[in-house]
Amino acid sequence: MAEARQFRRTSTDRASSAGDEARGRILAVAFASIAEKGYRGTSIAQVAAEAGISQSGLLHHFPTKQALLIAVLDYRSRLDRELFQAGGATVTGWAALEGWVELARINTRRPQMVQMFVTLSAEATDPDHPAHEWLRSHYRMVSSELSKALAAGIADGTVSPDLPIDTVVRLTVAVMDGLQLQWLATGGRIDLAAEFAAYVRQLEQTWAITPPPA
Amino acid sequence: MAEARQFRRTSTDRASSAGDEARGRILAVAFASIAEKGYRGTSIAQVAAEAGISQSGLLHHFPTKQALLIAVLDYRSRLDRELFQAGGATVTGWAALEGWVELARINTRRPQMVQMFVTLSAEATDPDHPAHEWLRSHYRMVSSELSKALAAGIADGTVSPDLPIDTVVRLTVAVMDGLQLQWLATGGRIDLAAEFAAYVRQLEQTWAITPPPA
DNA sequence: CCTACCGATCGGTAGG
DNA sequence: CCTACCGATCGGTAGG
Repeated sequence: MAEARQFRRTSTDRASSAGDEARGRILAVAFASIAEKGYRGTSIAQVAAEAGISQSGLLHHFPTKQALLIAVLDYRSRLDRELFQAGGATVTGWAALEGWVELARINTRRPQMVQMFVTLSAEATDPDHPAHEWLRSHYRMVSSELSKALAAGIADGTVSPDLPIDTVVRLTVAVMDGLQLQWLATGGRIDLAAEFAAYVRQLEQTWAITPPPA
Repeated sequence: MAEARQFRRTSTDRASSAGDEARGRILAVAFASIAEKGYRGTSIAQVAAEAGISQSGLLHHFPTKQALLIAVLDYRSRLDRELFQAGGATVTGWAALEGWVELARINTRRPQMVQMFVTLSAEATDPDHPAHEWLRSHYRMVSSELSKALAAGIADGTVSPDLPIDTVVRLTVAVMDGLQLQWLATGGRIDLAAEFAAYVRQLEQTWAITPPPA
């Protein structure tokens, strides 16, 4: 009896890490499916099959399809945070846009991440979409960060005070999203980072303040 | 027998115009559904129900779901052509971008058209999507038109010969697509036409050549 | 244009 | 009362 209990406990412990592994596999497959076919085009039955688990097994880890979506979005956010908190402190002015150029470069090496964002963004413009609020808060976060960086650039005298911050922020986000769409649609035949860098260069030509030579 | 045939023919003739009317209703409903839920999220059964026709009735007019999609895309192209061939001749230089600003203004009054384009664009980045080729050729058409207009502007001396045509074309398309996405995601809380006009103004500040005063 | 269907699949839940 | 699932099946809908 004691032995049986012990065995059971050991079995549970093993199953626990096996469960974590299964969760990871499910997340990876769901991520790929949402990237390719969107949330609406994703079926939990197919995700389960590809992850090598039964449908009921999947629903044990993620009780609803929507819970799976949210887990995928959290996973994406975690990856992005790991990528950017390496930089640490808040960047100011043009350094922020250089960071965006770097992001474009990184994204070139992870088309699935780009695909997932583009597909989900379009779907989630619908206010009834389960990721609608996520999309809006994502825009707000990204925008306010760039906003602050540009304002700091004006404060430290490297950015012209005439720069219309809100409009430039919206245009910059638009350029990034639009270029990603073209990059995907053309199967990578445009240079995402180079095109975005060209946009940034044009911004700098118009709004940068170069300190007078000493 | 002759009478039956005659009746049948008359009935067919009547059905023909009724059929055209049904086609129109189906197209309108399919357009709205694809705009809201994409092609993959659209069910022909639901389109049929909303159009007040049976599923088999719909499949009489459009034999496959894909045929319905193509009809909707053709319908969209027809609307756009009607809108722009009013202008007639090819526009040169900055006039082309003013045309794009006007298009943004028009699109503000037809959010469904914008929604349909954004949703379908994201879906159709997938090379296996039935609208993939349509999307690519749409980009090619729009790009080559703007390309030609900018080249003409350089030729007639109103646009700087240093303007990198290909990059500016890609950025301009990106700005329009990206702004449409934001416009939808925010439920119209940004001014699509004004933001795009701000982008065009910045382009002009950088690349316009003003003739010397006489 | 209709009724009457097809094989397959949807998201989700049952008991074990 | 827990975990990590299982095979089977619910009512309903998909495109054709």
